[in-house]
Amino acid sequence: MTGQVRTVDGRVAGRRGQATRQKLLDCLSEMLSSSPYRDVKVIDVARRAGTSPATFYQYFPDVEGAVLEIADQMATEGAELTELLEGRSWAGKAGWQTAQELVDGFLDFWRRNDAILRVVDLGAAEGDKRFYKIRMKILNSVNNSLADAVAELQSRGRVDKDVNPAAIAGSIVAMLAAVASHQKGFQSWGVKQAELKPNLALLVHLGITGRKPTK
Amino acid sequence: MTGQVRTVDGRVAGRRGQATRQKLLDCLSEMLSSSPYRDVKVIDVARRAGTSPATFYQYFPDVEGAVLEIADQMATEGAELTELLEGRSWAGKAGWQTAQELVDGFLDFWRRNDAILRVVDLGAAEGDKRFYKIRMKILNSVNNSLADAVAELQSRGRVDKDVNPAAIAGSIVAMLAAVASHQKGFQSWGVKQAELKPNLALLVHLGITGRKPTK
DNA sequence: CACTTGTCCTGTCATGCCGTCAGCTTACCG
DNA sequence: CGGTAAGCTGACGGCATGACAGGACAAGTG
Repeated sequence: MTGQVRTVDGRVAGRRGQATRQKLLDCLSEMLSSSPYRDVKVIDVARRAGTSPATFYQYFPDVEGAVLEIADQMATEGAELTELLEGRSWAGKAGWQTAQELVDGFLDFWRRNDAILRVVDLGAAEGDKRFYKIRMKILNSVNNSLADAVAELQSRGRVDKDVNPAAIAGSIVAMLAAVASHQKGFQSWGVKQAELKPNLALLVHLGITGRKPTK
Repeated sequence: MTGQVRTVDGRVAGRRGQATRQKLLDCLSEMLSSSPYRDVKVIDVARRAGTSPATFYQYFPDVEGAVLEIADQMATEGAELTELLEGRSWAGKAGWQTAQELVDGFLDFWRRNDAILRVVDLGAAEGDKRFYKIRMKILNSVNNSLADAVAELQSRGRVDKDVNPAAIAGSIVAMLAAVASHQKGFQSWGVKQAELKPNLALLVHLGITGRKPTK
């Protein structure tokens, strides 16, 4: 699928080159975790990677280009989120477990990748199609599964006709993403991590099925 | 409340100075709407305002400082969000209307201020306490009202005991904010503005009361 | 009207990052 | 060992930053 890794000026990257490239990506990742996106400078990334700025520009057009690369790697790993919903049931006790595991997996994924996801979120909100596409790639699997679940319940008359499955699913996914990226924020509202999850799962269950879960 | 407006070097700003200052803020606001936060440069803001970079630095320590100023103004205006919930009922048809009007007002406020809210959201997610505080200022009123509503329903046995009002309210507010800032995103999921609102209102109503609305 | 005072703005400058290029070093291969 | 392509960097013009001193301006005073 992915063609050969190439430098900006068109050369094919060999073992050594790819290693350097990856090191730059790793260092950029670290920098994003420790300092504001706006303040991340090419020179700092290069220094941290023990190389020079010129080398950075050999592999990436700019900081944004490198961020897109990291984000794309993450989005590929994000396929794991699909498994949270594959073949799951939303009925009875199983439904409650599905909701819980979805929340758990989602929050965990977000926490592991929070730095880069922040930037992706910002880029998408600013209207950048490339970031937008990556955000889609991550959320689409979950979103589609949820929309399917709602549509299916709807066809069996368990959910009102005038509900729009895509709108419900999208809103729920947006909620999960937002809560995940402001997890720390809930502490100042006096809500602990452990308390947050079941309440979030409750909201998910309510949203999808329209009913309280049977626990 | 707000003390006298002062320049960075401590002088008190007069009429003319305040006008210039405000013009810089307005221009910065516009720039944030049209180009990525990361790419907003002092020199561009100054040029657009028909003044020089040096003038900018007379009133603000840096771009971030000016953004905080704008955000604070907005947060103050954001007090209007409180009215969306003041004295409203969550019972019966009135409850459905409350939910609808909350969604409507919230999405509208967010759309009017989306550029600056994106930056505030990013700053808060990055852990900057100043941005965090502003985000709180905006969301707190809505959040507290919602939490109160849940707590009240809970005390009357209409909502389960093990629900955490603050967690529910916080999650719903986060959802509203997230959906609002990615409103355009829903279009690529085939969801139109007009369809989005009632579905979002449904989720809000379900979350607060635990029941479907009576329409 | 000239003078004074305090506010307001800008020209200028040192500093530091950006992004590019030519050219040097390193690795691989016949 | 020599050729070739990959890999890296020093150095440079260009631009934004942020600080300062001094000029422009409005308003009040004698």
